[in-house]
Amino acid sequence: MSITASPPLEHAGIHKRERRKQARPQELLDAALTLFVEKGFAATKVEDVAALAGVSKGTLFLYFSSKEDLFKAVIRSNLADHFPVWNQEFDEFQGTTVEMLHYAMQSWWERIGNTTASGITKLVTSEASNFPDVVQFYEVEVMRPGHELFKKILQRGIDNGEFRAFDTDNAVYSLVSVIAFLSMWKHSLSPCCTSSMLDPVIFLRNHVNALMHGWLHT
Amino acid sequence: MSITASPPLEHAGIHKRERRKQARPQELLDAALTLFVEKGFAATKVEDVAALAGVSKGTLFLYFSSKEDLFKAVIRSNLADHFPVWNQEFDEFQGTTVEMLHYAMQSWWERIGNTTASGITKLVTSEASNFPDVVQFYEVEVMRPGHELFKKILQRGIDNGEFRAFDTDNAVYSLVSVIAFLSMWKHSLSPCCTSSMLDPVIFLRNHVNALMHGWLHT
Amino acid sequence: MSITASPPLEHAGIHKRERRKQARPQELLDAALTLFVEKGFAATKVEDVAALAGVSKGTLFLYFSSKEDLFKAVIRSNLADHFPVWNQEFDEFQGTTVEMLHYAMQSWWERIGNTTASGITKLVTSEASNFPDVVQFYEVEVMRPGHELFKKILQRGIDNGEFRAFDTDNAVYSLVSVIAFLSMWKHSLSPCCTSSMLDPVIFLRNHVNALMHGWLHT
Amino acid sequence: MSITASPPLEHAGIHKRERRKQARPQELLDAALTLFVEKGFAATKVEDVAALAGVSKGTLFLYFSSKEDLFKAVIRSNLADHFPVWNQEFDEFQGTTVEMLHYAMQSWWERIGNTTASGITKLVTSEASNFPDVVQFYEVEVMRPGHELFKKILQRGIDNGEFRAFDTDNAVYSLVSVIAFLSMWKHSLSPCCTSSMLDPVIFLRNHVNALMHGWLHT
DNA sequence: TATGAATGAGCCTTCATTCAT
DNA sequence: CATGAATGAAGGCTCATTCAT
Repeated sequence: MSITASPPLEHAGIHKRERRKQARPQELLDAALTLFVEKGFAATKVEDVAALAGVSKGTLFLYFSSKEDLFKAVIRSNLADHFPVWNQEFDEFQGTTVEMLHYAMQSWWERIGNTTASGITKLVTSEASNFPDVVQFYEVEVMRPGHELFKKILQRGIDNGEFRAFDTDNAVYSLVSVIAFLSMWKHSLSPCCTSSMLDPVIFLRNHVNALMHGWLHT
Repeated sequence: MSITASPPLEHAGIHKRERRKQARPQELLDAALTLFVEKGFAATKVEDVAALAGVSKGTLFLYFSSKEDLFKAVIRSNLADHFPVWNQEFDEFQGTTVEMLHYAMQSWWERIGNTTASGITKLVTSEASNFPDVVQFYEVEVMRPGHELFKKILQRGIDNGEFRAFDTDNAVYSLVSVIAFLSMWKHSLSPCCTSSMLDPVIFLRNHVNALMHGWLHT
Repeated sequence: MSITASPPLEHAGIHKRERRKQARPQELLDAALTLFVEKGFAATKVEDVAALAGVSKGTLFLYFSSKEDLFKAVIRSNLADHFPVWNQEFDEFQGTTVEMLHYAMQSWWERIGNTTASGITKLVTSEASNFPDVVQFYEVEVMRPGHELFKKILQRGIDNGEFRAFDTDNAVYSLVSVIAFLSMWKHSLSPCCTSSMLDPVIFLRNHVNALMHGWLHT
Repeated sequence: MSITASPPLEHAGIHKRERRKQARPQELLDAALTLFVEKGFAATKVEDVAALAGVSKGTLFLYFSSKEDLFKAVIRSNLADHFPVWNQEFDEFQGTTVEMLHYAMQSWWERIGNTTASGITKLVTSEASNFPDVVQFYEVEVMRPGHELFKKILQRGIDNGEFRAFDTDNAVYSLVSVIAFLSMWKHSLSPCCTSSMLDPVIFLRNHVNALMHGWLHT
C-alpha cells in the first residue's frame, strides 16, 4: 500500500505520531500528484501541496529536499510498479491474443487510465523540456517496458497464427497512442468539454476491434 | 502562412518601418508559440518572448495587455484557418474514401503535425485546467470541426459501400488519437528520447491501413 | 578548567547518567563556542550545536531559552576566570618587569590564545553590534581587567626604574592589539591562508622585545 | 571616484535616468558596506541594503546576481585601490624611515582606518570561514601587498643605517596588528564601550615610537 | 528529562508589469 | 511607438522554536 511495504504497526511500540511519520511521504505524494496533474508543476505551490496533505509547508521539506525532488518522486512512485504484474499476467494468460489485447487495454483503463495516475503521462508530456532527466527516466521505466509488453503480445498473435505478419513496432504505437490520448482526454480536455462525449471503455473496445480486423488473416 | 514567411509588401506604399510595425504582433505571437510549446506557459518569461521577437519587454505590453492575454491570442491566432480549405478539398475529392483518409492524415502531418502549429495541441492540453475558456475555443474551433470532418469522411465510405456500417463517432477518435499523439510526440518526447525512433509518415499509413481493414467489408 | 576536561566524579555517589545530566549545559556551551567561532552566530544552526553536543535539538531548549540566550551564556561562561590567577601571579612575581611581560604574553598564548577560548574575542568582535550588552560584559569582565593588569605591569617597570616614564594607557594597547590580532589570526585568517606563515610564540617575543628595546641603533 | 571611471555626463545625451543607472552600483555597494560592517553579512537583509541605497529590492538584483555576489563586490571595490598610490608614495618619499613609518600609519588612519572601508577588515575576519574564496582574494590583494609594503619600508631603514638588522617579517606584524586592532576597535568595540577612551592618532604615534625607540632607559 | 516531528515567520530571489524618457 | 530601469507581489526554502510522546 505504501512505498516501503511496512510491517503491521498496530502493536504497542508504535505511537500515533510515528504512524503519521510513516504515512506522510505517501500522503504528500498523493497530494502532489493531484495538484501537479490538475494545475501543472510550475503553477502548483508547495504550500498548496502541503495543505492538501494536511501538513505545513515546512513539513514537506522534511521529506523532499526540493519541489523538483518531489516532482521526481511523484513520477517514480506512480510508475513502473505495474509492469512486473502485467508481465506476469502476460506469461500466464490462457486465452487468444485477441482476448489478451482487449484485456490489456481494459485493465489499463481500470487500473491506471481512469485514475489520477494517468495524469503522470500528461504531466511528463507538459513539463518534458524543463526536466529532461525526468523524461529519460520515464522513457526507460515506462515507455520502453510498455512498448515491449505490447510488442510481445502482438508477436504472440503472429506466432500462434492469429495474426498475419506485420510491422509490430509501428503497430504498438497504434495502441499506445490511444493510451496517451485517453490520458490527455481525462485530465485535460474532458473536464472542460461539456459536449464531446466519449466512453473510454467502448472506445477502447472498438479501437482494438478495428485494428485487429486489420491484423487478422482475411 | 508559416511563422517567419511574410508575403512581399514592397509594391504598396508601405515603408519598411511601418511594415515592421504591422508585423510586430505576429512576430510576438510566433515567438510566444515557440516558447510556450517548448517550455510551457509558466516557465516562459515574457522577456524571452520579446527577445525572440526582437523587441523589448515593454513593447510586448503595447500589443498584449498581459501574459495571459498573449497566451490566449497565441491559441486564437493559430486555430481554425485550415478547415474551410479541408472541407472544400473533401467536397471536391474524387478518389476512394480509403485514398481520402490516407490523404487527410498525410496532409495533416505535412501542413500541421510537422509544424510548430501542432504545438498548439500540446499547449492547450498542457495548460488546459488553468485556462478553461481556452479549451472552449479549442473545442469549438478545432476539435468539433475536426471531428465532423473525419465523420463525414467515414460516413462517405459507408454511404458509397466501401465500409460496412459502424460506430463512426468512436471511430473518429481512433484517428484523432494518433493526431494528438503525434503532436505530443513531436513537441515533448521526441526531443528528449534519443532512442525510440518513430517515423510519423509510415506510422500514419500503417495505422490507417490497419483501421480500414477492420472497417472494410470482409 | 579547560573546555573538555572534567574532574573525576566517580568517588561521589553520582551515577553516570546524572553526571551526564549535569554536564549537559557545559557540553552545549562548548559546542556552541566552537561553532559560533567557526561560522559566526547567524550561520550556526542550533541543530548543529545540539548534534555536536550529542543531544537533540529539543534538549538544547531545555537549558537555554533561545539561540540568543545560548550566545550570551557562551560568552559569559568563558570569561573572567583567569584574572584572579593572573593578578596573584603578578603580585608574587620575582623577576624583572621585562621578564614579567614576556611571561604574561607567553602564558596568554599558552592558556588562552592557542585555545578555543580566544575565539571569544573573535566572536564578540564579530557580533558586537548585534549584541551590545554582550560587549558590555566583555568590556567589564575582560577588557578592563586586562587593561589594568598590563598597566600595573608597566607601572611596576617604571616604578622600579627599568622603564622610563611614558604614557602607559596607550602603551597597553600596543600589547593588547597583538592579543586581539592573534585571536583573529588563529580563528579567521590562518585556517584560510595557506601562505603567510606566522609563529605566534616568536612573534610575541619579538614584539615585546621591540617595544622595550626599539629598532633604532642605540 | 566610481568603479568604472566614468566620462563626464553633463552633456546633452545623458538623461537623468541613465545617470542614475551608472551611479546605482556604487550606491548599492556603499549601502551594503555600511550595513554589512554594522550588522554582519547574514544579519543584513538585501531589502535593507536596497532601501538604504534608495531603490527597491528588485533593483539590487539588476546589478548583483545574489547577496553573496554583492558581498564579494563590496570587498573587491573597497580594497587594493590604495596600494598603487602608496607604493608610489614610498618610492618618492624623501625623509627618514622613521618619518616614513609615522606617515604610513597616519595616512592609513586618515584614508582607511577612520572610514567605513576599514570595516572590510572586520567583515572579512567575521565571515572568513563562510567565504574561503573571499579570504583568498583578501590575502592576495590586501594582506600580501600590505605586508610587502611595510617590509620594504623597514628594509629601507636597515639599508640606510637608521635601524639595526632585525627580523622584518615578524616586525611587520607588529605594525599590521595595530591596523587590524584599530579596525576592530572602530567598528566593534568603540561603538559599545562608553568608557575606554582611545585616541587612534596618538596611539599610532606612540606605538610606532615605542617600536622604534623602546621603553627601556637607554 | 529527552526526543524529533511539526510549525510558520522570514528571507532571498524571480518576473510580470509599469512608466519616465 | 519603443525602450529598459524600476517595482513589488509572490513563491521556494530555511531554521528557530514548540510540544506530543
